[in-house]
Amino acid sequence: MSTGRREPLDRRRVADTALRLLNEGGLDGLTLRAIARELDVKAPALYWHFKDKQALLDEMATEMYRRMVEGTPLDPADTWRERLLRSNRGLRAALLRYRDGAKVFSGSRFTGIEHAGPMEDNLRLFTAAGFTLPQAARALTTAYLYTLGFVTEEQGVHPLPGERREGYDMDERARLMADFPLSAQAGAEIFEDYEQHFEEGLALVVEGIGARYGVS
Amino acid sequence: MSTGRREPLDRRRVADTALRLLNEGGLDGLTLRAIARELDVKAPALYWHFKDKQALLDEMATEMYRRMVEGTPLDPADTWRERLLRSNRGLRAALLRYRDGAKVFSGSRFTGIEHAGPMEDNLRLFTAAGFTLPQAARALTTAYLYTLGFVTEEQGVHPLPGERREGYDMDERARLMADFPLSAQAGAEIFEDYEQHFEEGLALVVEGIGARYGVS
DNA sequence: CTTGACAACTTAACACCGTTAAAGCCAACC
DNA sequence: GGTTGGCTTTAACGGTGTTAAGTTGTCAAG
Repeated sequence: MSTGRREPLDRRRVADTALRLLNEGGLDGLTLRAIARELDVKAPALYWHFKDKQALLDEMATEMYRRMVEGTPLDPADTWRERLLRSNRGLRAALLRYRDGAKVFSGSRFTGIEHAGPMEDNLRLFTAAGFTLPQAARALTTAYLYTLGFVTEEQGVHPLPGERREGYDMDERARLMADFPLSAQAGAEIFEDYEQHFEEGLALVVEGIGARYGVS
Repeated sequence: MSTGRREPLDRRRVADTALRLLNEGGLDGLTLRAIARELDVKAPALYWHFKDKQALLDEMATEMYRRMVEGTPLDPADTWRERLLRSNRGLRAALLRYRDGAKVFSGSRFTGIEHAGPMEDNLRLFTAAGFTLPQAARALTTAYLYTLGFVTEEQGVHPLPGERREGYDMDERARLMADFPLSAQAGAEIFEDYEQHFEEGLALVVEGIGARYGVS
């Protein structure tokens, strides 16, 4: 028997446990009952801290964001290109830490305004580099949306780094695509080597920003 | 009383009905029982045509793709830029036709290989324009992922064109962001005018492709 | 005309889900 | 010592995806 009573829960601890569980069963397997069991509590107890499951998912997304910020130190001396590369690599890495990370992240909203700090920082850096505010917003948002889209697809194939979801057999795909030689050949170009392809796509976006907005 | 018996179902008709229902209750409200009721059938009947709900969602995504192709005529005389603009505008329009369209689409896989035709066509056009095959694949994929990310976020705010989800009050946001003037001002730049901002982001990607791959 | 096979569907049930209402416990304060 | 209020449990509800077994209608073979 444990000598002392359990500490009362709080939103952060619930979200932390939920994120750990997310890596085991994915978003589908993430039930309130499972989370509660892990916290040594019954499911309805969670409703004291969250108004519904979506609110918990929101807190999870916020926690993911916090960990991203923590794991992605930003150099104030960055050029805008370096900043864009660094922060989007950091975002991707943060999402890849959790099964269905991109889905959870893009399906939720932050609970506070902690994200305003880094955003302000980025906008300041970009406007100081010569972008107008609308240009800065567009540049940052476009890269952000590209990364989100990329990781969403990536996690459809690789639920967790190293794991590969079934049904993406390249040989069978090539056979089906016999009449479409370019597509068949491009398969490797699409379903392999995500690391490098992410970089290449991100480079395209960065290049476009520099070219279209005339900022070097 | 109807004189004749109902036609037997088939996968297309089920998917069609499901897509119609999607616009009423969204992805959360889309239940097998509701779909079955609409088809004048009981829920387990659907399992004759689909092995599980995900297979039905896959068919829905495939049907969305078919309608996109149908609604987005491609001119063989397109330059690669025109093709990229046209097909991504078409993709966005196709996704916006359905509540949670982007989520359904990016969470599913096509059931056949009908998508290989248009893909082959695009790759041919791009390689003919001077891109290597890897470059062509990267260019098309990057724009595709940007669009997917964009619409996913867009539909978080606008479930259907014209409708606006609650909790995105711009005034309150501005108040909370009082200490972050650039972010506050950028709010309008992020949560309004999706049409124009999609175009601008897409233009950035197109520009980047032209610049980085040296194809005009 | 009967028989049998097969496709398409129904009935009934299962385990599990998110969520709510009410009651219970326990520390802290008057 | 009694009361309040924060946090949790117990019990239950309606709804979900899914499965197994049984029913119906159609159509071809004998």
